[in-house]
Formats: sequence, C-alpha cells, structure tokens
Amino acid sequence: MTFFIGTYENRLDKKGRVSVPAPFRAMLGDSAFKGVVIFPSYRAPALEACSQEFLRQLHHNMSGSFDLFSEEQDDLATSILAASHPLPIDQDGRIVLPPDFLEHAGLDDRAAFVGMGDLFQIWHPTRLAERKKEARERAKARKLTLPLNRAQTEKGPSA
Amino acid sequence: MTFFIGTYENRLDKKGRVSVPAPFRAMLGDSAFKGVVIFPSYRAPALEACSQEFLRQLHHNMSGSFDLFSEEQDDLATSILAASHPLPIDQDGRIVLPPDFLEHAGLDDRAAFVGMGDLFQIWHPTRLAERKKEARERAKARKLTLPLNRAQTEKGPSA
DNA sequence: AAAAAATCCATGATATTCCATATTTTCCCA
DNA sequence: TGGGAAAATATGGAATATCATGGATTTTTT
Repeated sequence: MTFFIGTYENRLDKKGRVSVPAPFRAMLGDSAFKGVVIFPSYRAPALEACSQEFLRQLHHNMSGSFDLFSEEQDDLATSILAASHPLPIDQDGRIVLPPDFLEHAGLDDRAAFVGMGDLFQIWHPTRLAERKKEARERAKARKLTLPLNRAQTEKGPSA
Repeated sequence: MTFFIGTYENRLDKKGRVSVPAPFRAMLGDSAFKGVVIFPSYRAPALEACSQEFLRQLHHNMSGSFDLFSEEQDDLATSILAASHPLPIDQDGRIVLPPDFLEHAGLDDRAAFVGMGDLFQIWHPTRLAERKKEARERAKARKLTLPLNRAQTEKGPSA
C-alpha cells in the first residue's frame, strides 16, 4: 500500500522535467499504470499527486452516492478529474510537469516533494518553508493556550 | 478498465474531423469495436463519449432489472441509445463528428476533450471554461470537495 | 459523372527514450 | 569504526519516436 512520508528536493530543468524521489517511486511500483496522477491543490499554491488507483477509488467512492449523469456527479468529475493529469514516470524516474501546473505552484528550478500519506505534494521550496513556518507557529500558538492555564504558577511560558 | 482523466484540446477541420487524444485512445484500445460511442449531453451543450462496452453495460444493467430503476431513468437510457452514434477511429486516431453533433455542442475549429472517469465529454473550449468555473463553485457550495486527507479507502485493492 | 466519404501520405511539433556522468547512499571488509 | 568499493540516484543533453494536422488520393454513393 502507498504511504508517502518525508520531504525531498529535486532539480527541475527548463522543460519541466524532474525526478520523483526514489522512496515515492517505490510506493508506486505495483501500479498498472506506471506513473502518478497530479492535480492542482485547491487551497495552496502546490500540486497534489497520488497513484491512479487512489484517485480512481476516491472518485468511485464519491460518485457512488450519486447517479451517473446527475448534477453532483457531473460537478465532481468536471472540477476534479478534468483538472487531473496522468504523468508517466520514465525509465530514469522522472515526470514532466505541464506548464500550467508549474505556474499554479510557482515553480522554477527546484521542486520540493512532501509526503502526505496517501498522496504527496509538490511545492516551491521557498513557499514550502513559509507554509511550514506558518503551520509551526499556529501549532505553537495552540499549544501555548492550553498549558498556560495549568503551568501558569510554575515557571511561565517556556519553549 | 477505462478511466478518462485530464483535459486536451485539438483542432477540428471543416469536415468535422478531429484527433481523439492519444491517452483516451489508449483506453479504448482493448475494445472489440475500434471507436467510441457518442451522444449529445441532454443537459449541456456538449457531447458525451464512451466505449461501446460501457454503454452496453449501462443498458444491460437497466433493462435487466426494471424494478430497481425509475421510469425516468429507463427513459434516459432509451433516449441515450437512440441518440447514440458509433464513431470509428481511423488509422490516424481521428473521428468525424456529424453536423448535428457539431451544432449541439456549438463547435467550430477547436474541441476540448474532458475526462470524466467512465466517459469523456467534448466541449467548445470557451464554454468549457465557463462550465468548469460553474462546477467548481457549485461543488464548493455543496461541500463536495475532495476529502483528501481523510477519505481513506482502507479496504485495499478491491473492485 | 458528381458528390460525399473514407483512406492514405507527408510533415512540423511535441513528447519520450536513450545515454553519459556527477553525486549520493549502501554495504562490506579491513 | 573507518575506508573504500559498489550500487543506486539524480541530472543534463541528445537522439528517437509519437502525435496532431493539413492536404491529397482513392473508394463509395447517388
């Protein structure tokens, strides 16, 4: 089963070609279709990637509650499947990111691959750092408010 | 199994001839009939396309168990079959769209092919852009977004 | 014979594969 | 524990194949 973890950074050439990190490739090995499916993240300037099987099952599960040709099913397919792109992995372990995807993620010459479990994301390294920092600070802020009530009398807010 | 994803745009000549995107052709490859079945979308100014097998199965499922399906659904299936047109794919990977189909979809010199899973649609690029926007807004309004980090398919490789 | 349709052919553009090499990681043995 | 060989990975560039497309030729229809 696929389980993407860790962060890796690889170089992107002027044709949008980039190596998929070997650990991620290994996860995709047993697929019928030798490649990944990518689509733009709706929340962030990043790309989402998963195996074709995963997307297929996701679509199957979600459309399972709707009839074929229903409005809901149609909206889902149009907004998700239509925006997806199957990218074959070549013999050297690389994929080619289409221009519009490069633009969406603001990518230039480097790409950061971030494992997210069932899928992984592709970020511009700088934006990823910002995103990580933001997440850290938010988590920290949350952490602080909780213990503060209890740890108040001891030694105040520490790390 | 066929699983159409992605969006591709090809040119249409004055005789209604257009190339079916190679990735879609590959999906149709294992068919007995080397071609696609096309019928007008009853809701949108677009064309629906699928393999002959898919349509056959759709019909079979419905006609086999009348009780389980509404009269409206049966009517829908019947009207689809009646309006369907099997289009052979020539050696260069092209199909010829009949005049009434061109008119229904408002096509002129370009055609956008949109993967929808079991089938794909053919749109005028301009109208497709509008449709995508609409679909995204509606999906968002109904909270039909992808539960990317939660909707796990823990049942493993079934189906 | 004329019109329509299907098939064939040529070609530029695009995408894919192959190859060479630098860099990193892994593993074995001293 | 460290050195070093061997394997794997990442990367750039070039060769090759595929795809999309317009036009021409042949076949069928009327």
